Amino acid sequence: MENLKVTLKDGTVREVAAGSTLADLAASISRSLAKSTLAAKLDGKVVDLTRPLTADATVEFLGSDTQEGLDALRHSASHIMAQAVQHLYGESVQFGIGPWIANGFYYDIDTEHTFVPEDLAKIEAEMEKIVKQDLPIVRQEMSREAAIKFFADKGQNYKVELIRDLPEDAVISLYTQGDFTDLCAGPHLPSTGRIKALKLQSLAGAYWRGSEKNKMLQRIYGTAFEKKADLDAYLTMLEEAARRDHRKLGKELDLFSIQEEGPGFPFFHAKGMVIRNELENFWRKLHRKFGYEEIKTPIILNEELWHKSGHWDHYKENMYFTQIDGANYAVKPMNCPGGMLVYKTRHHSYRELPMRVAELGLVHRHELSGALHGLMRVRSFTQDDAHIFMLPSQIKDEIMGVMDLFNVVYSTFGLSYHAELSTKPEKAMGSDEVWEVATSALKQALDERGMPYKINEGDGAFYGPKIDFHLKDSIGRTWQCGTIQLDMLMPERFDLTYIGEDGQRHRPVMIHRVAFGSMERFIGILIEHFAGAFPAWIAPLQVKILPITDRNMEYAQILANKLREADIRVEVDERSEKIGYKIREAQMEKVPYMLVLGDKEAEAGMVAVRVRGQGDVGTMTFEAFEKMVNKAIANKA
RNA sequence: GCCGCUGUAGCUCAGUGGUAGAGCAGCGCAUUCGUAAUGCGCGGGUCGUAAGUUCAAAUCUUAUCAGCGGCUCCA
Repeated sequence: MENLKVTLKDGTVREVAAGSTLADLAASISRSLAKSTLAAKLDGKVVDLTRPLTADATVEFLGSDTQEGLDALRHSASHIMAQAVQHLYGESVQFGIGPWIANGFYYDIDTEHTFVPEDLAKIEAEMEKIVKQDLPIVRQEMSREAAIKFFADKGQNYKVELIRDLPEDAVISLYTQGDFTDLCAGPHLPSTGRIKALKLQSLAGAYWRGSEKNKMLQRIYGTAFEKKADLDAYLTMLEEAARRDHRKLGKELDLFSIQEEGPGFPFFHAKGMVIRNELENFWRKLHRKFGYEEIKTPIILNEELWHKSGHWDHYKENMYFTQIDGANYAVKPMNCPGGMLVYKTRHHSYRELPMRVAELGLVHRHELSGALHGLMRVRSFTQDDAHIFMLPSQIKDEIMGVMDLFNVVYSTFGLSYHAELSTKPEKAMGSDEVWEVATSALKQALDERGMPYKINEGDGAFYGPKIDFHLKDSIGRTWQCGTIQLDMLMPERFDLTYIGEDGQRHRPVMIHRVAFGSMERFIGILIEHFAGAFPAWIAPLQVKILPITDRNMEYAQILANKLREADIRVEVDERSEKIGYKIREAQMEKVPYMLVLGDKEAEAGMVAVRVRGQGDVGTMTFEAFEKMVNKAIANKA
């Protein structure tokens, strides 16, 4: 038989008999490789290990240490779950889609039976049986007609719909394990026995094909790992992340609350306001540096304005309305129309452009009740908005300037982020040509700054395309914070003009942008990012003074006053508790610095310092301590 | 809004038909203490809300509100 040349990842070349599989190849290299390999990359494409080699090729084996390997494992786990569901809940069960996702998998299921949490354990037990049987997972290809007939005969109508919608040239593949066959592009593990650790996590509803016009199916979420230890580590990580949940910490640290009287309308408490005000100070300073001016526009404006802006036609369902003296008014869901009115209060020369006009604007939006989520998703929030009015020739530079400003904001907090570009939605104002110009300007700016981005087709705002900047919460969900939206329509609607060099009126281009996104959401992100242990500059309380006995109270108060004079946020714990107790409480409050003051310190005029995360750092002069705190605050460390 | 789950003291939770309980927090008293919890005592809840079933409802039924996990949507 003919031999093929296979180039491995490390560059070595091996000869194998044509027709032998990737699994054979792995086994021929080493037993441990065969054991740890889940899938393989054949000439750059991820495939099953059961795939036979038919030509010279490059091969990379994928274990559970690679994302692709884990994805294949979880994809197989989702099939095993579907098989288990079919065993337990009968042939009438219809399956939607069952893909792998970032940290696990899900399957959408349509059945008369309503799943309850107790069912998950039953399904898991059935899955374990299927794993134990170590059923081979076999791939086969079928013609479109045969595949449609196959699934139609089984009453799997969703699968039939999926096949009908596949592109003409698609290869239709099916995977079979024991008595279960599913439509699937793969790849999969060679057999069910390879999954040593799996867990079903939650139940949820999900619309078929993601459209609320369609039937809601039942979705079961789960995750799977090659080893039990990996699963346990992941579950432990999730538990630790849950401890950083901003809703939990917000309550514990007395930062904010959300009450039944105002669902989605957060209350900021005194300590939360300190953070918020520090963020605003930082924001104002930065925006002055980047050449912005600041305005404030009203929260309620006449309904006519919203007809003019297009919000009435495109955003009405999300708006709140009211009446004043018999006239109709709307509560603003966005700041832009107000900003337009300010621009129009006088003439502008081309020499003024670009005009960068910022506004911390409180907006209200009627979000669906089921979408509300702590501070991350609320119905009233303050956007750190700005509108930049400019000449068409300034678009790219301005966008890059905004990206630079965002980078300062996010890196100050050590936040990592990623960008997404959204293009023209179905419900949009303006012609395709206008959209094309605007979209390519955004692309150019991203490319020039070398920022990688993902494209979301049809996700733009109704008035223009946008770049969104996403930040992660404690369990890895991402939230859109910053956004840059190019708008070539609002200036038209409001007939904005500037006088050009030629003395004629011209139409400016505008961008809307937010850096924090909303103060609320950003604070939520920060709470989770720092797990409540805020850097000194935004910490609600910066120094807590703990006198050991009542004798030391006077010394404590003198130092507290000195710190207050120096604009440092300080409190004295005056209770007659033992020092260990006071330290424990201050520690749980996550105060960055503590001063333990007893007779020794009072006599020597020194302070004993505890630093959050380090514990007792010893005794120093008050001046040295003050310098240390001021330095940390100044460095935003 | 849709699907599933949950709702008992300020917080975390126990209590599944016989008119409510723990720990922590709070308050009072004592203690004046050296780096993550001093002791004793006291107060606090129409069991989310509203109807219904029952001799009797925190517990069963229905509706409704809110929260949680998703879907949709989005800063």
